[in-house]
Amino acid sequence: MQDAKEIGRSPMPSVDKALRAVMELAEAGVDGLALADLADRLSVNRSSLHATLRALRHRHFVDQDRATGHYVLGSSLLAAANLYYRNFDLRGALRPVLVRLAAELNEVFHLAILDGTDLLYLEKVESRRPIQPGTSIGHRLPALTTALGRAIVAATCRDIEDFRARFAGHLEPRTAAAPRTLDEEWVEIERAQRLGHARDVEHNIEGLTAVAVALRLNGSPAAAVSIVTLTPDFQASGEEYFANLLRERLAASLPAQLELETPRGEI
Amino acid sequence: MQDAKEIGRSPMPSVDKALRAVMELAEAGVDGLALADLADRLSVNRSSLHATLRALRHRHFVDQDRATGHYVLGSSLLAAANLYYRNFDLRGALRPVLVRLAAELNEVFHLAILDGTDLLYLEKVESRRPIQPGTSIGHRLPALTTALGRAIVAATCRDIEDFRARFAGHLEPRTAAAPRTLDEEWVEIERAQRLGHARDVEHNIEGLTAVAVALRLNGSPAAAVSIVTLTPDFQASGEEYFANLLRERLAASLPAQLELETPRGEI
DNA sequence: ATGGTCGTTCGGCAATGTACAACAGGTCCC
DNA sequence: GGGACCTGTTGTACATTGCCGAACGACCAT
Repeated sequence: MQDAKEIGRSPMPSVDKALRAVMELAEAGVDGLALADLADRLSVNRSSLHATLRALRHRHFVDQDRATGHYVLGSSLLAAANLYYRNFDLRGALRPVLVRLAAELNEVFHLAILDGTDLLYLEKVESRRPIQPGTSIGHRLPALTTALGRAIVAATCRDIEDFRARFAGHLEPRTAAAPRTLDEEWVEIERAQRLGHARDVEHNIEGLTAVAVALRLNGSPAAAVSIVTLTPDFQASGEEYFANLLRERLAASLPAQLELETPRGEI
Repeated sequence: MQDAKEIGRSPMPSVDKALRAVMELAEAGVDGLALADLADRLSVNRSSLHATLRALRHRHFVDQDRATGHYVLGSSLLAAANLYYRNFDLRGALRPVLVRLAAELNEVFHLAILDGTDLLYLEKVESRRPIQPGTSIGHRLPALTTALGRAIVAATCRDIEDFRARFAGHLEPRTAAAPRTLDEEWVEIERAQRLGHARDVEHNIEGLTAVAVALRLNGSPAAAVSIVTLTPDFQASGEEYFANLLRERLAASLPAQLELETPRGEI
């Protein structure tokens, strides 16, 4: 029961307000936000937000620009996130590979893991193209209808019953082309099992197509890497081209604990 | 007045408790902590901590391991810290250089900035030696008595009056060898101004010696890079050797906005 | 069974965060 | 120069809220 999505509304308003402030300041980036501006975005009164920010400042979770008075993220966040080792290993291991690939091919690469039914982006390496997917590191998305999610699901789900049990109610199509039922989605998953890579032809963002392969960490499927291209480029070079590219390049420079998921190949 | 260190104790206990929980979980790392264990470390009751953790979980600032029930850091921290751009530029620019240096020389390198009177570590590249300084990225330390701090202070302080005004009451010697008065500390600072690099001979950690040079970002002193060695190795090769090494290697691969602090050389 | 954990839930009291208003310090614009 | 706005910050009552002790169901080890 409580395994359901915990839709219960905010417990502990004061703490929740502090966390929302941190997230909003994160989006604001380097320039930070003025107190009044932040209060507007969170729909809270300035004075109570001021007290909250004082508490955050006390632990250096936010800092205040001496010149402008704007509030910006503090250093404790940097310190805390740096100890988020569980993912950092994966990130550290794959980042050099992805950076090199991105530089050579001028395409966007993603690294993500599955957390429950959510996809969690651990790394994004950008290209120099004008059109970029709106993802960012730490972003959380429903796993289905993305190539990354499909690749991991394909590697972890035995059959359609298993699939239905885990993802019933978790299909949230984001574009017109995306499957609208679990059965349609399963067709993509099963295809990914046979071929050893998953695709997402404008099922996630209009105009963009992605191909992803899953990675096994110490034998069990854990993560996936994807390449994102414009749909016309994808159709010109063909799905096999990108899939082979990913597999070959990754295989050549993968650390010991990691291995590529292999195609099951059965009809 | 309020520019003084805000020693006023914790405002907003509930928020402060949440932040302390996050910091404690950060130290715990991948394995996380059990609720009872965390409650002990924070000296709070389990039930009230449970409510706090629920609020943190709600925004994915912490997650709970399904198997063990242990609490671990969540993904929102990763997302938030990734937007801490102000420092990330420096980090991203210098990390490749430091990694290469560390690989070749098998020593520890640090990158830090000055935040008020505190030193803030932005990067640490480790060596393969058994003895490592206990610093970590995001760590915050009083600036004085470290080579990194001295290098930046030397670049930003004109004279001893300026120095006294900024650092009165902020000298916290951490080893027996460290200066115990501002006058003694100023001797090191002035020396750093003349030579163009700062040293720390067991003023910070027993057995370790560091040499640091300051960097100017768009013309104004902002950061410092240090190399940390065992004191015997330091004495064998000599201070000049390490200082020149740092200067030459950094100068060779510094991005456009950055430049090395130059020795003032007077007297 | 029994004692010992653990994570979690419940309720009553009191501490706490909230909101409205007023304050001090700016900048802008007649 | 002086008003009219901004801003960030500080009081002060009220009632909402988080705190604590105790009890609950699960689990694991005797």
